[in-house]
Amino acid sequence: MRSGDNTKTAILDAAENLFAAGSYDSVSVRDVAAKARAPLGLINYHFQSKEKLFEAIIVRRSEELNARRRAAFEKLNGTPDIRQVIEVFLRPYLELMLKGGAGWRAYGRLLAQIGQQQRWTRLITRHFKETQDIILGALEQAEPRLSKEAAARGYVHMVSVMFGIFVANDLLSVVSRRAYSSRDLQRAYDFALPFLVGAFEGLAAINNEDVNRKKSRKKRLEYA
Amino acid sequence: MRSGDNTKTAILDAAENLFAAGSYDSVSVRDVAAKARAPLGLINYHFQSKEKLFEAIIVRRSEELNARRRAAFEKLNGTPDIRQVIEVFLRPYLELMLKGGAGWRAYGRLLAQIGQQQRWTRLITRHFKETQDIILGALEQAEPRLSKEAAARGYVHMVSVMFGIFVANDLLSVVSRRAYSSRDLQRAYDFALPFLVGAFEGLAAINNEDVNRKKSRKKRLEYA
DNA sequence: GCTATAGTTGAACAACTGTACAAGTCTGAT
DNA sequence: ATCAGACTTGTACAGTTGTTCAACTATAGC
Repeated sequence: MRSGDNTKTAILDAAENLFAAGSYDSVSVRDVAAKARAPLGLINYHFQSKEKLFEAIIVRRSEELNARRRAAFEKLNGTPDIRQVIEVFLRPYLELMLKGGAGWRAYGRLLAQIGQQQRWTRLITRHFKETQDIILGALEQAEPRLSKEAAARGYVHMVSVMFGIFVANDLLSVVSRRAYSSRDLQRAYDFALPFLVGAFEGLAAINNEDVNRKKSRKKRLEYA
Repeated sequence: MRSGDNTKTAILDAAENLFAAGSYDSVSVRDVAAKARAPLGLINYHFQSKEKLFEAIIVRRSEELNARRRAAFEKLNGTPDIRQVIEVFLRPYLELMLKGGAGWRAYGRLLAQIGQQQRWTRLITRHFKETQDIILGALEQAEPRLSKEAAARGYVHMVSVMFGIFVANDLLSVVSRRAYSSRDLQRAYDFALPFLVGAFEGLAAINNEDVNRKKSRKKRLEYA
């Protein structure tokens, strides 16, 4: 008989892996039980329901990820620049996936997988609110030309790009006819960084009056 | 009794809506039948299986989206610049969602929803290969400093950003404490454009030697 | 040893899943 | 009027779903 905490962890690990590979609905509680080599009933004993099991997976590692981002942010001295802010956001996630073992890699892919889905938006934002506040604040500090709106929209785009890197679909491999793979996270990071730095510079250079004149916007949308 | 094509369309419309709101596995064939006010058996009569129904949804509208992107690309004369290439990619999608009625809006959200999922990567790329080739070619033409790799990675990031805009999760609304909403697609476009233009400029400015020296890459990843 | 508590096990439940199919209905051509 | 073919309908099937539960085992405190 395994002690309680051990089986609980085994179930979490198994579920983490399966949910990361498929989707919430494509994985059954029985799949999890089988992978964890635990009888079916144990899952609803330790976690009360499938949904709460899923939440427990997110909660388990989010605190450490947040802590690492906080630490990375506090190591900056003086006013940060845009590149540093982006690094604070991306690096801890990347490093955990690279050095944190298979568990963290599965968790990273899971986050990316569900990050775009409406159903889990509340759950995700609840647990990453701290990160969000740090990054948004730092962005506005680093680049005063960024309006609140531009910073918010830029942050959302950055989240999309990050999830796009870490998600398991490997669109890059298809697009490049197998020349490159998203599996090389290190290299993905090296390209994502200048991409995002340039992106925020592009946002900062917006003439806000321009964006707010609705009629000219309509006009620009027509084909010439 | 409805004529065959009418019910077929009704089923497609219903399924399109439901799949866009949930996920493939969270929607049952019976849900689709109920929404389409059609008896259960009809769905497997007109489409052979749930999976083929799903594919039929993608196929139905992808041709027109591709055609519009092709037309937008052919309207460019002379060597395009980066901004124009991005517009060729984003605008037709946006315009169909804005002016194409509720059906196109559901389809747009559906594409965004499944675009990041491993399971449908093959399906999506099969039907959007033409777009991919046009954009990738045009990117390299517009900005000779872009390496093949940088163009491919940039394209993938751009896809992530686009899906992030059109997906229904409305992270922007949460992030901005309801100040802005992703429902205003027009405005989202106005910010996404400079974001992406800047991003590709950032990619173009990469010193390729720098990226390819692996040791220095490792070093840069450590915290200072 | 005894007992309370936590953990474990396998079976059972009702509801739901995708698919198959026989029987029915409609339409247009002959 | 008949008949072929497409379309519709309701039902049935076998398998899966999340959850419950009574019986069982282990463990720690006294």
